[in-house]
Amino acid sequence: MSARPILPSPQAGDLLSWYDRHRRRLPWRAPPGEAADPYRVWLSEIMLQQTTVATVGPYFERFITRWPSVEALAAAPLEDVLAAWAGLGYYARARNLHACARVVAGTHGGRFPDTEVGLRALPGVGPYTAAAIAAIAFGRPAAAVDGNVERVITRLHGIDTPLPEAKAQIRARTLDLVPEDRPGDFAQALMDLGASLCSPKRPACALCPWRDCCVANARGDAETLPRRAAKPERPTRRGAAFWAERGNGTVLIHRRPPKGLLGGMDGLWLTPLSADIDPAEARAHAPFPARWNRIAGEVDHLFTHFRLRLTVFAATDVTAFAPTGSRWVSKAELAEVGFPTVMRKAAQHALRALHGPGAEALAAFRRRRPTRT
DNA sequence: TACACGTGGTC
DNA sequence: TGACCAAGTGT
Repeated sequence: MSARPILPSPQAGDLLSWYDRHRRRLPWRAPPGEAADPYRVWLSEIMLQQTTVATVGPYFERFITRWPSVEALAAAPLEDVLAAWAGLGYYARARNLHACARVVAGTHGGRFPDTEVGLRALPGVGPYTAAAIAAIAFGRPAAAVDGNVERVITRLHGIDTPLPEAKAQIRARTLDLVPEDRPGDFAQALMDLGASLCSPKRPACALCPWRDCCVANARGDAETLPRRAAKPERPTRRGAAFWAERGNGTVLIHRRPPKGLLGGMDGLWLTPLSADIDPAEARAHAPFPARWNRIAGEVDHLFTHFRLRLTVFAATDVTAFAPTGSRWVSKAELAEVGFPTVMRKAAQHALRALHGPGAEALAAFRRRRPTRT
């Protein structure tokens, strides 16, 4: 062990002063000094789980415009909420969001619980989100530890223990720092610091309000923290998707079962997904007998835990009835149907093959790009 | 504890 | 192209 210089202790006030000068202006944040709206804080926190600020922005605006209150959201049909969520990913969040809105509107009189423990009991609200809402919306001195905070705190204290083992230590160290006043600003300041200066790669330590008390900065190894356990490799699964059109131009849409992968979402009819599937044999899993033509090429999509390679089959002038859970939808209505991204890719693949790159229906599957901030 | 669960941007 | 990672939760 080499001797290290003794560093001063980090002070919340130094971070808060930095935050007062550099805070990000985000649609869900209250102006300085004003009280935050718990509904907006909650909605944004759920959307921001594992999702970037730039991606969330347009979704947040659409949700707030369409459902301005938790009561309005609770009154909406689940399928409308899922369709509005389409493209954001982790669809269990949308199902839990809806369930949570119904609990808050139904049994809490439309008011969110104002403590960490109370919030933690809501569907879709885990330890991070409960702490974030408690601090930001209700001024509770809670430690909201997300990926940003894990990075800031492991660097600040030079924690070499890999994640997730280090989580308890990080949480304790964070709680030590939370100030009695402005705990909500402190939580957001920590996240802003992690999102800007204390970035995963090439952190801007020279500009950091905590540069003089940061162990990793003193050592010069900030970029190597936090350490993480090695990730398991991602297997490849295969399957087939079926695109069917009737003579009147309607297409077959299938609603997936309520739980599991893409639960409750609309999309193309899929075979079961497995490690290896014979494309010829895939026809046996078609929604109904028809002249299924295999479209050249494959659709490649990366999920968190596996890679999916989809073969797409198409049939036109179909006369079959829609199976249970499926329905025929006009191409005009397709724009209203929310497809997860992998389904969007499969639909585009079929439409381009059948009708060329200028196919009008392709517009329904063009990604709604977030505007860069 | 470990794994299921989406997507897009960046390097 | 691939690896990483982003305001995590539920089981």
